[in-house]
Amino acid sequence: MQNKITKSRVSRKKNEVREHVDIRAVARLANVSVSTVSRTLSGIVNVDLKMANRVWKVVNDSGYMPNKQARALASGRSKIFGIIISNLNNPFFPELIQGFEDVAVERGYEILVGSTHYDKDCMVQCIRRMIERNVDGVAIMTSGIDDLSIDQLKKRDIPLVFVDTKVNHERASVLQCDYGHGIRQGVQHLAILGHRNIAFVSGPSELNSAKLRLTAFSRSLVECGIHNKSAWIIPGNHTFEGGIVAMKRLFAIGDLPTAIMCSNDMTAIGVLHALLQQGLRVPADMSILGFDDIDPARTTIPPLTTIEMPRIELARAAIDALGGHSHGIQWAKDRQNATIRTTLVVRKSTGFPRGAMSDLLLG
Amino acid sequence: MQNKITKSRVSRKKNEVREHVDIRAVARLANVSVSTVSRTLSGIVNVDLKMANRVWKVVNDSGYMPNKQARALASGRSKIFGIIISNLNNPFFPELIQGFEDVAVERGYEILVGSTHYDKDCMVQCIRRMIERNVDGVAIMTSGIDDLSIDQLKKRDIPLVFVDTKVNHERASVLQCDYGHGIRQGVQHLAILGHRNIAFVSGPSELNSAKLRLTAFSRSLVECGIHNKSAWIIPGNHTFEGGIVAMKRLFAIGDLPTAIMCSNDMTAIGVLHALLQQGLRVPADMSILGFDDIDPARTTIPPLTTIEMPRIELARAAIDALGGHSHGIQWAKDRQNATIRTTLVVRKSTGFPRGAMSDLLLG
DNA sequence: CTGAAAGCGCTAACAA
DNA sequence: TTGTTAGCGCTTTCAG
Repeated sequence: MQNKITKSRVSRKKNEVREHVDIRAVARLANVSVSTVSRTLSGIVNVDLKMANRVWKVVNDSGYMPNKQARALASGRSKIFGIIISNLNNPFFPELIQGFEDVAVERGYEILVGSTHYDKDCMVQCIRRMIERNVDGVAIMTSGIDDLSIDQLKKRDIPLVFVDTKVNHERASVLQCDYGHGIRQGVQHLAILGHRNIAFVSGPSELNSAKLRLTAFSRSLVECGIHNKSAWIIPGNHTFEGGIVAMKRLFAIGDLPTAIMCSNDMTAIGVLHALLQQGLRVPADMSILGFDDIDPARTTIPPLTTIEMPRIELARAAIDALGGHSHGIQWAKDRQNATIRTTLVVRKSTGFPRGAMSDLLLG
Repeated sequence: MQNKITKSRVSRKKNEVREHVDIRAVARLANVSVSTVSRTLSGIVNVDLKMANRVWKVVNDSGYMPNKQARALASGRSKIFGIIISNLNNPFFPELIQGFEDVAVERGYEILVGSTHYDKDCMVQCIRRMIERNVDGVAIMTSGIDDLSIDQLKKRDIPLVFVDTKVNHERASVLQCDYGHGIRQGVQHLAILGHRNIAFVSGPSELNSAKLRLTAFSRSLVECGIHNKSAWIIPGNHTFEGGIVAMKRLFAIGDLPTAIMCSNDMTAIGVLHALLQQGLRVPADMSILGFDDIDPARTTIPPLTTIEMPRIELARAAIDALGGHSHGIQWAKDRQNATIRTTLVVRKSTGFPRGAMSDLLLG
């Protein structure tokens, strides 16, 4: 028995003739114990300066890089945050993911992105992948997540953060977006230009953020003393095509507003196309306002006036919420609920109502 | 001594009152050994059907999910592919990453994305992160990667795949893009419409893919018997702003072509803006051709005629190349070099040369 | 403050 | 085929 073990050890050793430096090698070279190396690298515990320096020297000279898999296994913390989105082809997400990654890396974390592709099975698989990789938290940035999957996460005490969720899951943070502020700025901007006839192309009715945007719009209209004509609330679906369809509907009504606010930028871009197709100029004949400030909004013709959804902040808040939890203890107290404020970005798609200039000239 | 060990074991056990199912628990419940469970799950080795069924039942009932960290550590394969890009704000990348993720997941891999942000330090950190997480391969989708970092990867026998690299690193695959095909189609498209005066706004001269595009353009011009006027080769930098600047230069020359081909879509969109600013209509007064077919190209006004760079295929080819290598042995033979073909996508930004219609009417 | 050693959950020899 | 067991490379008690 003894012999066998020895033999096996030896054969392992033989394979390791390759100069793969592990923590043990570093310890040996620095003439300290592995735990001292570990402590030195973690930097949390005090280590005698002499030894620490020896360790650092060896680390630098040998090009040692710790194996995070092993670290994760031993410590129970993977240093990975998961983030669930619908998919990257939706232009809202790339910037969000980029922000999430940047902040995560800044704090020594890796990210694992899961795309649901608006598909239930995909969702379930995403969550499973996250659990299998032992993520230290997951940010859920898309709606319609299966409750059973969420339970899987909760059962394992994995910190969670949602955005704009109404159901305030216990044991989970939720980030609230203040759509009101940006939308109010938008409506006021239009009101100041002289608009009194403003339509709104909404988003999917099952999407909470879309509902909130619509509500904020209606409220802002009231605040500005503008008549809220229900026929001018056109249903949309947050896509380019949806914007075009919405405009068709509006044209069908016959009674055109002087400005159109959209629940998101893609819709606004669709509206822009439909308008130009009909020979209407933006903003001369019609003002358009978007929402989100996705990248393409900057380069449409004319560049889109829109309400910025600060995705970098969102990302940062999400990671704060995730990292703020201390190992599943004291959840209720740790819960971090931040509010993200939206703001107006004025570009070129908004102007005076049609006829206003001639009014001025005549007046 | 014996006592101590025992005590420590016991205390561990006590903590484990929590119902965390691991492979051992599954084995116990299914009345088999851990290796049988492992084998059953891996599905590679033959396992007695009776036992396998018992295992699967327990796995399903208990909701057991294997810990991939542990699996990675024990097997030496992390099942993670790294992908290095400049950053997600560059609209070329989201679709690439999405494709990469989809294909990776399909094959049981996770992806680790590293954004260089065009910054050397960032690059180095990216590579380090990949190594520390023990990736099974990395796709390098951005140029200007530090050679020393690459050496770090090569030293560890990590499969590599590059795109459009000239230096054919030994031990690494390289994916070649056939820009010629798409660009030839583009030039022919213009030639057929009647264009004989075509300008080209190039990309950064240090970018290999940009150089290849320019070369392909010049060659296509010759093939079509069109005069290659060097003044009409305008330097650009693959950005929106670059496109605007390029147009300024072209206007300064005074002698305008009837069509402009751009090294990428962002440039084309910039050109579009500059043109409209000058009161020129597209395509009535000037035809524009882009390259890449990024998402916004579909929704510009007018929608951009462009040459599609098939990013999904690129992603798939990259993963094939990475997964094709078998553990760093026989590299040279395993090297997989694929060629990705680009193709023309005709939309609305190209038309007859200005005056052509009146020629027809007069003729 | 340091070192020894017991695992983290899994895979893969190896033995049976 | 199946079971036993020694690690994978690291963290973390626990003794000193």
